[in-house]
Amino acid sequence: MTQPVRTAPTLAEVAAAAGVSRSTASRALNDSPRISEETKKRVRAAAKEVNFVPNARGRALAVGRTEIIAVLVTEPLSELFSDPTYSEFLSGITEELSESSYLPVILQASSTHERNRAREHFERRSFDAVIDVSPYKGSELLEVLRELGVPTVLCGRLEGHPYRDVFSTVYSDDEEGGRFAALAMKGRGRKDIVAVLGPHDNPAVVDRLRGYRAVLGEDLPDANVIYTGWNSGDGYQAMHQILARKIAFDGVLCGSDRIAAGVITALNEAGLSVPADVSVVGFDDHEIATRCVPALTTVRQPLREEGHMAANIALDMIKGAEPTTSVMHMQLIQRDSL
Amino acid sequence: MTQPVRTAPTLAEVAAAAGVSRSTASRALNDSPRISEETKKRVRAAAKEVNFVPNARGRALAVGRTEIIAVLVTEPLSELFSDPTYSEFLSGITEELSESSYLPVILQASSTHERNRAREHFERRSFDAVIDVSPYKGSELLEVLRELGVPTVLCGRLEGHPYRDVFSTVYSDDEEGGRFAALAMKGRGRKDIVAVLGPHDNPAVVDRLRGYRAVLGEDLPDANVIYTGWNSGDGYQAMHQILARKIAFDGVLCGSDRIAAGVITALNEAGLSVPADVSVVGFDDHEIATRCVPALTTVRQPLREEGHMAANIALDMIKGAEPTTSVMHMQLIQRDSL
DNA sequence: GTTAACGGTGCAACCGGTTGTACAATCGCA
DNA sequence: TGCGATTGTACAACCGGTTGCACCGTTAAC
Repeated sequence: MTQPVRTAPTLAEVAAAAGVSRSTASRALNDSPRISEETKKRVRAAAKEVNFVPNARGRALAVGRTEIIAVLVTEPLSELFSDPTYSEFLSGITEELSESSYLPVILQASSTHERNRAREHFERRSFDAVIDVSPYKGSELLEVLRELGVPTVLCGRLEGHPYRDVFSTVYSDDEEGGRFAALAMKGRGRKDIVAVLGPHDNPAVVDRLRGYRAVLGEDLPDANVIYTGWNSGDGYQAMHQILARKIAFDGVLCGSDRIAAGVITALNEAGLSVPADVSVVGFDDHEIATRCVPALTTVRQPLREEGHMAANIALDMIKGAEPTTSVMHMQLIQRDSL
Repeated sequence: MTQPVRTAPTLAEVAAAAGVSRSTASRALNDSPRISEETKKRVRAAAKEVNFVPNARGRALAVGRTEIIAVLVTEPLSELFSDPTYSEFLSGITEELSESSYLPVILQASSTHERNRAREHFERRSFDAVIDVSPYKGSELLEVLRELGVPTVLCGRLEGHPYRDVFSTVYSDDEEGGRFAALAMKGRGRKDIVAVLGPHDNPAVVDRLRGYRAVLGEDLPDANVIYTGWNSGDGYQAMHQILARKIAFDGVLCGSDRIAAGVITALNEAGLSVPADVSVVGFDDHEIATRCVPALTTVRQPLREEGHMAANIALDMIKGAEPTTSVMHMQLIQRDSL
């Protein structure tokens, strides 16, 4: 066990150890072409010797960047992450940023208190950019970010939002995803469809349903749409309720793969075979989709790629790029449940 | 709509506008007793005029603090927040910090990539303190934090961990909570108990089970312990499985209130009355507990207070306080399901 | 042999705040 | 009137890095 080091080594110490000036030490560590190979080697050795890591505070002041990007969450975290696919989105962000020296941190701002603190730190320029995971039109924070000119990426479609010229936007086309799933059902000849969706106030759920409806029309009656949570238990429970109603149906569109997993369990317990009696289509292409029996036909939402995209746009905007909007496309993954 | 401001006003501008020096302006804004009331008024007016907010980078360098506290999450966020009570813990942290000027940010470090980035920013001293929400013994990050001497608070009991003298610890006594729930069952005369718990690898689950066992012994046989998720759907599904087994039982200990809600639904559907036929005890004192019919008897885990405590300890440690360990106590909330 | 070109290094300024200390102005009191 | 005490302000150094520019010593070219 080494002794705890309380005072971090400074650049001056490295420079002294290497017998050069601070500026030379700095340039050597930043691999400037103006420094000779030999000197660089000496400085690097000295830096390693004393375990030198450039202090974020000094560096931030000098270069005008903190190298921290805030991932802003304006709804309760538990709500956001009850849909486990979100962590894939986050992974996408992290993956992309890990190539750079930027660090993403999650900033929860669901209460007024939290929003005020967040606002304050935005004004202080504690973060180089903001990725808003759940933007909604009325957020005062967006207004603040706009005024401050902080590079901002919105993840999610904002109906005709007034920030198009200041903020970037990334979203995947949920309506298209809904159409894909519904078209698959239709192509299979299914006529009496049931939908087991996530929470009814979730924008993605609304858009997907619109997609279903655009294709299926009367084949998906209002009474057959059930809103629930995102988990397999929720799907299981919902399907039990549907079976209790004794209605005729030959296809189930699910709001998530986990819901679909629960649905399949319930169907099997009721003696119904998938896909012989009933077709099931999931959403997300979650890991669980391949483990279902039968393997789940599902719609892949490119969450990870969305994260990559959001991170890249943020980096570009930090470098001064103009705001952009990009739409990610859904993809039907054909497996055996249809 | 005001024009976006791209260049933040600096202290020098405020000073110029108020006709004083930078130092006087700084002291006036920080309410130093050495500045006259009249001057303070003038400087504050000037600051408001140009919309001045002290730049975090400059300030951090001068005062040696970033005023950002990292909430470190070393497991996937979705896993952590599938238990929605965790957001209450986070709220506790935020609430407490909102009195100060500190901002909590969540740092996900579940992948190696993420851990490396986190490590780097710890070394750079990007954060004044770290609150580790899910510490586990082997984490290299803890070792790094120890070496760096970064004030760190661990949330959760770490079996005989070697960091007692460097890190603070806050945890609530899950075993005690288990005993409380089990004692209530016993006091009601229940003899054949079933437990529907959260994931089997969750330390809290393990501790609670130990508490159950300490009180109930043979009244809670191994075969009657079911591990599942935290949600009502999970509880519902688990109870279905138990009912299918046709075993005799008169009490159900649940790992969360949401599980309990699902359990009660399933019991009712099976024609069993709560609490006449079966007693049910939850865990968490989640909002849902009061909405159950009958209202749920449960064990309250002081998560919000735990958050307060963790935040306070972090602030104290930043000021130089020694590490401490504090154990929060569970509380049985008597309602009607027992 | 003088000078231009050039590679390598250091000085000093700068980023935007905070803070120790010196100094000027005002006041009270002898 | 003269002195010290008190108050309010400004100068300058500092936090820990980065970077423009001047300077030095070589070497090559004339």
